Formats: sequence, C-alpha cells, structure tokens
Amino acid sequence: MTHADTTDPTVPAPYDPATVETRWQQRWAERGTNTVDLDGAPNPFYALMMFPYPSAEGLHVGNLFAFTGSDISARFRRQQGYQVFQPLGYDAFGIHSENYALKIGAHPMELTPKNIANFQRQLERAGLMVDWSAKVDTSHADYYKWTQWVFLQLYKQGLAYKKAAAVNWCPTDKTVLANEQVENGLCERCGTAVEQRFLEQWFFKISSYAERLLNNLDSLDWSTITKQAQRNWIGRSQGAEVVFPVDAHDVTVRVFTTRADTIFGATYLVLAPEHPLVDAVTVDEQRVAVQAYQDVTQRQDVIARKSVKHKTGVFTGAYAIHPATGARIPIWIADYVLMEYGTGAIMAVPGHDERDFEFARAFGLPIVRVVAGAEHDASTPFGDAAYTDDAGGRLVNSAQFDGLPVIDAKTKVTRWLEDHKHASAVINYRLHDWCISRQRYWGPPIPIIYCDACGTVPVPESQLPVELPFIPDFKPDDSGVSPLARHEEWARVPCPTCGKPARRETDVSDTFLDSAWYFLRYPSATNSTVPFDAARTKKWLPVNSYIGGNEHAVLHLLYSRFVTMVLHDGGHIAFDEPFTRFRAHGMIIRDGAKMSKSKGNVINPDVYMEEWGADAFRMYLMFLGPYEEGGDFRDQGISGVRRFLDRLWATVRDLSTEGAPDIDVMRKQHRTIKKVGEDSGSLAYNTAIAAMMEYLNVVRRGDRTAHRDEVLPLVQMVAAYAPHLAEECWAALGHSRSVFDAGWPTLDPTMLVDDEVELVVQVNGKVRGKLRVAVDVTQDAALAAAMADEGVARFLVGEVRKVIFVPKRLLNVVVG
RNA sequence: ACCCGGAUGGCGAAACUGGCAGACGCGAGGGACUUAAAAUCCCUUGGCCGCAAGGCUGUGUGGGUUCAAGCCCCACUCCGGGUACCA
Repeated sequence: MTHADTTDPTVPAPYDPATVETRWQQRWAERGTNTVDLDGAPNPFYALMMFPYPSAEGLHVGNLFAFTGSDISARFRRQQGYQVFQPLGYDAFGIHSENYALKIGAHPMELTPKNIANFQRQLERAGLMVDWSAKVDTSHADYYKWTQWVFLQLYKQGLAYKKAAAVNWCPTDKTVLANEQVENGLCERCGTAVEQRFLEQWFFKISSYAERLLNNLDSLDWSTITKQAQRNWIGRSQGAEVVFPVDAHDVTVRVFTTRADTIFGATYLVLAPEHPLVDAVTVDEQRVAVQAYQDVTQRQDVIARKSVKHKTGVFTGAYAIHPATGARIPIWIADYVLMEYGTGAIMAVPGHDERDFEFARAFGLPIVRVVAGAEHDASTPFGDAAYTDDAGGRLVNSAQFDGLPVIDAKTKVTRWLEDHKHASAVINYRLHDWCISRQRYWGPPIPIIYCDACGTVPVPESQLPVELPFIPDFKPDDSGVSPLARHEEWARVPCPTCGKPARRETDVSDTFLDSAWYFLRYPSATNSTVPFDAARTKKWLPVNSYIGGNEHAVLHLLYSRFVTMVLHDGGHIAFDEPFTRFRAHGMIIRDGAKMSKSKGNVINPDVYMEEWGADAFRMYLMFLGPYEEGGDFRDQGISGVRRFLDRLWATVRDLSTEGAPDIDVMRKQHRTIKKVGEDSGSLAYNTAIAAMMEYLNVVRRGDRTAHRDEVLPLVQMVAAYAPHLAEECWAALGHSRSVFDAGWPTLDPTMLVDDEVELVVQVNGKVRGKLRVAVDVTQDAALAAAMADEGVARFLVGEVRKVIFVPKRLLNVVVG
C-alpha cells in the first residue's frame, strides 16, 4: 500500500478505514498529537467529559455517543487555536463493580483492571483526542489517597459529622443508600423495596451550602433543564414557622408553612407519628390508639409510607391554642406529615390544601374558607376539592385581613404573627445532608480512627492513603457493618494521637465522593505529592466545557459544586464553581425503545467500528439526531454517512490542481465554513454534517472534477468528525503536520454576499411566483417586477390594499 | 399531581428573530453501467385532483392574533424525562 507521506501526493483507492485508522492512531501516539503542554500552554482550554464506570460489558454505544460529541467539541476548539486538554479516566469504585464481581464470583480488585483494559482498547479504537498520560482510576491508591484527603478537608472545616440516622437500607445489596439512590422507595440498582434502619453514618453538611448552590446557578452557562433540576432538588421554600401553644401543657408545637396567609383557616394540627412531642401531649384515653398507629408507621417501609393513598391518622386527645383566634384546635398524628421536612408538624388548612382537605373529609374535621376567588364569597361552600389557587384570591373570614389579596396577605400576616411573637419568617430546603458512609468493601476507607481516650481522630494526612486491603470475603452481610470490620488485623491500629490501641472506621465512602473532585486531579494526575498542583490548577481550571448525561444533573453535578465550594473556602482553590459551561447530551434509543440487555437491542460498538470504521460510526452517531436530544439508532442509516466518506475520499483522490476553482462552488464553500463553524461550536453536529454533505454534493455536481482549493477546507471541516480520514487526506494533499494544527479554514465574508437573490412573491399570503432580483431592490421596483410576472398578475384581481416587503426574502401583495 | 422537554413525509430529521415547510440522510420506485449481481451514477418520491399547464391541501386536536403561524397566545390530547403526601 502506498503511503500518504511519500512524495507522491495521491490517496490510495479505495477507502479502507481499518488501515487508515490503525495508521493514524499509531502516529498520534508516536507524535504525541493528543498531549498538551500542561505547564506552557498559552491559550488553555479544558474540555471534560463525564468519565465512565468501566463495566464488564464494555463500552456502551451511549458512552461512545457522549464521548464523540465531546471529542468533536474539543477538536473544534483546538482548530480554533486553543491548546485543548481532554483527559479521560475511570470511575472504578462502587457498588456496580462490586455487585458484578459477586455475581460472577470474581474479586473486584482483579476484575477492575481487566475491565479498564478492555475499555481502554475500545476507546482507543474510537479515535478520541484524549490525553491518556493524564488518566485517573478512582480505585487506585494513587487516586483515593486524595479522595481521603478531600474527606479530611471537610472534616477539618467542620462539614463532616457522624450521627445515628434512619437510613435507607437495601436488603438485597445489603447496604445503605443515599436518598438520591432511592427511586419511589425502591433501590435504584436492584429494585428491591428499601427499608429503614438506624445506623451511625458520616454526613457532609451540604445543606449549609444550599443558598449558595442555588444562587450561583444564575451565573452558570448550563442548560436550563439542568439548572432547573438542581433548583427543584434544592427545593427552597420561603415561609414561616408558627408557634402553637398546647392547651394544658407547658409545650409548644412549631409548624412550618408557606401559607401563613391562611392561618385563620387552620382548624387542627398534625404531627408526624415519630414527632418527639407525641408522647408528651397524648391523653391517656388515646394512648393505646396512638401507639398502635406509631407502630404501624414505623414498621412500614418507605414505599408504603410515601406512596399516595387514602389518609390515615389518630387524634391525640390534645388541643392547641390558635395564635390568631385563641380557639382550641385538635392535635392529630398522621403519616402524611413527614418528620424529615420542615418541623415535622403542620397546621392543617383543609380549605386550601388538598391533603388537609382529604384528611378533614375523612375524619369529619371542620373546613373553613379563608380565601375567596372572584366567583366566591365568604360563605361559598366547597365542592369536592380544596381551593388552592393563590394568585387571584382575597382573604375572607380572616378578621382584620379580610379583603387582602393573597400575595399581600402572605407578608402582612407573617409580619403580624412575628410582631406578636407567634411566628418567625424562615426558609426551608428540601436538600438534606449528604450521607457518604457505605457498609461496603469496594470504596476508599473513610480515614478516621476511633480511640477510647482521644475519641474520633482523623488519620493524619502524612499517613494517607488508608489502603483498602485485599480480602477474599468482601461480600456484605446484613449485620450492618462493613466487610472490613471483620478483619481485625486491618481495623486495629494505634491511635495517631496517643498511640494506644484504637480502631479504624470500617465504612468506605460513597462513589459520588470519588467523582466529586476528579476534574481537579487530571492536570496533576502524575503528581504524587499533592492532590492538585497550584500552578496547573490555576492554568486549567475551572473546566471550560463539561459534557455529560443529564442523569447526573442533580447528584454528581451538585456534589462536585459543593466540594469545589468547600475547597475554595478552605483556601485550596481560587474558584468556587467547577464547570463554567455544562451541556447535557441526549440519549440514544434503538428502534424507538431504550436499549437494554433484556430487549436484546444493545449495540456493541466494536462490531460497527469493525464493519464501517470508527470515523463512519462516530459520524453516524452524530448525524442521527440533535446531540442534546439524542436519537434513534437504525442500522440502515449508517450507510449514508459511509457513502459520504467514500465520496470525499474519491474526490480528494481525483482532484485537479489546474486552473482556478469555480466561483459558485467557492461561494457555497464559505457559506459552509460559516455554518459548520457555528454548528460545531453549539453542538449542532447533525446539521453541521448535513451542511458538509450538501457542500460535497455541490463540489461533485454533474460528475465534475473538483479543484484542490474547493476540497482542502472541507477536509479541515470534517476533521473533528472523521479525524483519521481527514488526517490521511490532509497528508495526501501534501501536509506534514496534523490537520488539527492547521487551524480552521478562513472565512471570507465577501463571499457570503450575493448581488442577486430570489424574492418570493405572495398574493394574499400564497406563493404565486419567484423573482430573481438585485439584493438592494426597492419595494417599488420589486412590486413592478412582480406585476409584470404573468404567474403573479393573474391573481392580482381587485384593488391593491397593502404591500408587505421583506428585503431579500419576500413580497406579499394583499388584494381584494 | 407538579416541573421540564417533545409531537413535522414510509423512517431519522431540517427550518436563523413569525416570511418558500420537509434541507441532509435512509428507505422505496424508475433508469444507466454489467452476461448477471453487488458497488457506483442519474431521475422521481408529503397527500389529493389533473394528460398537462396548473390547482387544492398539509407540521398532534380545537380556537385566536397576524398581510403571513411548525414557530406567538388560550384550551386540550398523547409521548419522553425529572420530582413526588415538601406543608
């Protein structure tokens, strides 16, 4: 086979992707094409893609779709003159790997390197512009040493604490799950119903960053859906905490409400069954019923508790004093009030809250109207629903507040309650502290030592890493303690402070902690003395462009932001948001359905890259739909993209250097440069590819021989999409350096202006003709030309009432 | 239930800021080349009426605004995602 780098500048025929791709992958590795000078880059650009979990099944087509889109964006930036750093690594710790190892009877410490090697092979085959010298593997001690360091920083800053808490326990995976890992009361991984258990857990105080996590969103260049998902998750609600004294007791019930304006409609209170005041206020006659109800609730698993059903509850026999009216109102307990939100108690306003309405109807409690819509008055009865509209209503049955619009009443009633010491304005968040303890094996041991004399002692940074030992029996059991706790020889250590015998923490940390800081590690991946080098961090961070799946819109992205803020506050970094720009890619489905092993419609990328070539496969993935929306993978579609590459190849092979390029082709070329440039920058890859196809069709129209100048920029444009083929063509056209160092083709704006345009002529809004006119044609001249056109003229019956003229586009004549 | 998306030919999809709906590709039909097939190339391809010229109609449904609506407004249906007894 002849070579591109020989003196003979011809491309061998026909296009054989396997040869071309192998050749260029070797050359890139030899020449260091994909590595960047991390210390010297004058114009740095950090392009990050979410790193994969290296599953045993190998690279999923969804991974490749995500990575290819990110790769194109990075390659395009490089062509724009940036030194682009695009690293990739492996999120190798976690339940996924551990469960799979258990299933096939292997050990994760042996299995993970094999999986990584397989992923590595597939990723290299795909031809990504990844700087592999900066690879990270979260399960390697060189990495998790620093994950443990991150834990210690949180500890030092008072943001890591331990508490006994009701946690979500998965009886199948035998582990604690974060709230975020529970879906509808089911374990996100295995689908088992989650139970409640009480365990001592390590938590991070993410809730104290809630306001900052929320406010910073406004200044981030992120997709709106992602920002909205974070806002919802943080769940800020502004309201009031109202104090209700309990009649005949020396205690008060504090309730949280966002509808202080409806306080005159509060006809009873409800406590969560596990509320600490229940025992104190319950009267003797109700004690048996109350305790029975508490027992039932406690035994319920989380799904039963939280799935919507008919309302249940029990009267405590106690009464509270209404702070505004002085009335005695009954205190109930019911499982629809949740201990973990607000104060675990509510004032029930059945007239204006659906749940309270349902409860009041079920137990015959009074329902009072305190908000009237335009169609109501103070005594309009309720139908079968509460009136919850808070936009248009006015207060009624609310003493001095009658007649106030709800919007004003919210602040006025709250202020009045505050003035009389019945309430205080508060802000509540749905966001809970982050439980990071896992009673599991495959993760970084939490670097804490318990000493009888000194208490909880953090492992000194100089003693990191706390290595995860190789133990054959890593399987969790239902004792609630980590498998590591069964290994006394590992768990027993001298106290770092006093030297007396002490014990290690035997829980490992959540995988989400591994991934909450990995972007900081890449530029310093080979540095063994610090987690991240100050100068490199300053040069490369925050990340310029982050691309990943929206399934991480909440957890991973929120935790990364939190950890970044903490490290900023601890003086380790100068920025407090990690990702300047984030875009979520869509999902690839197949034949209209989600890909899954059970449906047998999973795509193995190896097979397609083998048959069509990595370039064609990459390009097809990008062509099948808008990158940010995803698309439907169909086997048939890939041939169209491959045909385009074949034609491009043949065009380069057969081109001419004689004479001058065609002016109309060159005009089209500059339009294409503009379009492909804009689309590549905004991730509109499908339309960028369409534009390149369109241009090639013009270049080859009528079987003409293309001129070199017509084709050269197309090779540059296609490079980010089909990098191997582009390099081969570029070399064949006489270049010795990589096409990625050749920049982006120059756009000549004068080539974009036409002297003539096609003007659409409408009569009464219907197209009746098209005219070629000068770009700067006047309305009068255009109208005259239109009237002279017989196709138009025959519709011009009656008097001309109006003429609309949009320069360069259309002329609409209204007659009749 | 709530919060985001979305609905366009046989299929995947385009359409900038309201200005020619269907770019680009797949598939299909026809033709060229070939002993033949594959590959390649050319033509046609939203629907209806028409020999044709041409006309009518068409972007989930019903209404509205406008000279002009896939795009804006109101009401609704269906699909996808997220959250979910959050007070």
